[in-house]
Amino acid sequence: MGFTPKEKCKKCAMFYDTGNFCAHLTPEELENLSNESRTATLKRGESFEGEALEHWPIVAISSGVLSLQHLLEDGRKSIATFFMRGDVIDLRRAGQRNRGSLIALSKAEVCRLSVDAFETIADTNHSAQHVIWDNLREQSFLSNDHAADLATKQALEKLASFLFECRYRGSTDLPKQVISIPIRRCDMAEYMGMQPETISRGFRQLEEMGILHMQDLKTVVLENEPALRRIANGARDISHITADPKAKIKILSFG
Amino acid sequence: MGFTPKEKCKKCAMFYDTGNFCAHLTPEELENLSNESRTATLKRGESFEGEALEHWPIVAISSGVLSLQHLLEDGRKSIATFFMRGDVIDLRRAGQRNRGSLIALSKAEVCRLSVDAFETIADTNHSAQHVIWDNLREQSFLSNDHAADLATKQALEKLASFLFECRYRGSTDLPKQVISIPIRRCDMAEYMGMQPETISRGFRQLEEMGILHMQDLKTVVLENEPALRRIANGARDISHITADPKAKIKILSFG
DNA sequence: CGGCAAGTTGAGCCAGGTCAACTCCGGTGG
DNA sequence: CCACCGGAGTTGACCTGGCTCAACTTGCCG
Repeated sequence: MGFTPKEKCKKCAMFYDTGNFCAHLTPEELENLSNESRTATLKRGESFEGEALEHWPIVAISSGVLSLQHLLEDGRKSIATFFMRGDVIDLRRAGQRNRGSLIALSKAEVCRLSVDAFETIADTNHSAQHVIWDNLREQSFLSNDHAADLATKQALEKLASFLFECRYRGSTDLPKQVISIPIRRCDMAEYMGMQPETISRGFRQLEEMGILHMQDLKTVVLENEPALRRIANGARDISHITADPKAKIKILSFG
Repeated sequence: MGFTPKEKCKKCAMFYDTGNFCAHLTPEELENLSNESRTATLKRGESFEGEALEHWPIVAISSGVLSLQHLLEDGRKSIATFFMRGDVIDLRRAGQRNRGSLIALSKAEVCRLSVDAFETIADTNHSAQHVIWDNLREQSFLSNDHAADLATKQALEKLASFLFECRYRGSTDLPKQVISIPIRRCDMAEYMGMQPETISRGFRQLEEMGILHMQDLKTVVLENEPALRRIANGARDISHITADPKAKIKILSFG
């Protein structure tokens, strides 16, 4: 924290990614916000909870993945939603009704924003206000989509939807048929209300269908995107996709 | 629509309920917003979709229940979230990625707000801005809670959570142990990702356990709220609540 | 390169989905 | 006022997708 605001902020995606909140601030606003705020680096598993969260309820993500987790009495856990670079998490008033805790799913760099400075900006800087507003609305849409997925879809369909969500939210500098999965299998399971075993079986099935290929645990290469889309959309008659004979020869794909 | 703005608005919960958006406007703001906006009365099943929604993406609810529904290719339907009196639904940019359609679940009175007038107010009236901001954040929390419920909970637990959600969101002028269910069984099913049959069985089970009593299809009388709470929170060892005494010996599980 | 957590695979089982028959209730018309 | 109708809700019997448990393999980090 020995940096001047400028240094500390210039390294942060919230500032240098056009379209993110801090990029829309005037130098004075940025300086003020920066002085009043606290950066932090989280390791997987570290969390903001309780009092710390009440005092710093607004968190901007520069890199990594954070999750909002709910815990049941008997230990069942679920990831209600996750946040990535550029998201501004605003949990003001969330404490009142046990809205879960904020837990890092990977190494993450965040900035805990000063509520006062943030409010001042929201009241005066219309362009920044719109960025934050759009982000919050987008989060809300994503949560709704996710709820709808959880409510109706079967395992394979949820998996397919999740892959599209990863592509939609992930960085755009990947080839179009490559999807990077930012979280672990067990986190995917908790996010989608499934077991890790089911996730694993699902990926295998999609590979056997020739729809995709796992380069490694975090990297999916799409081989038949329309088919995956149809599965995600809940088309039930996907039997004709199965057992594509040439799917067996796909060991080539490493070449 | 032959009313002056004042008449039209004075009847509306968005205006006369303290804490709602329109109650925070200056007379001029209200007049301008009112003139540019359109009230409507919806019957169950009626919807805002497509172009109508793109042109009027902001809807304030005066009474009744609206839902955001998603449809899968094979006809499966789900209710991602629902909105009630006082909610301001802001679906700007939702059209881009098929975020579902807005469908009334009951007779509903709404006001489609002018985007321009709304924006102007959001930019200048801080108090109104905070109301709307809080409402959106609350919607987001509710969606997250709901997603977490769908992900981990079993049928009975989801049902219990839903009842608490109804009480939390419903009007406060009911006796504390009475919960009014604002939607139908089949809508509950679509909201919670279950079948109507399962909902029905769940209610029966809760009645048999002596936890609640259905006065009629829309009215629940709580008889053992702590037990319902425990179920909603996912306590698995609820067998001791059951009527039949032989269930008591389950304490074994603690070793 | 050893140790451990993460992920995968297989076998069996159960909560809740599915299907079909039935009841209940509100509205409508004679 | 009642008989009728259709949709909503309920009940029962059966079936299956995905959970569970346990054994195994893989991959990561020091």
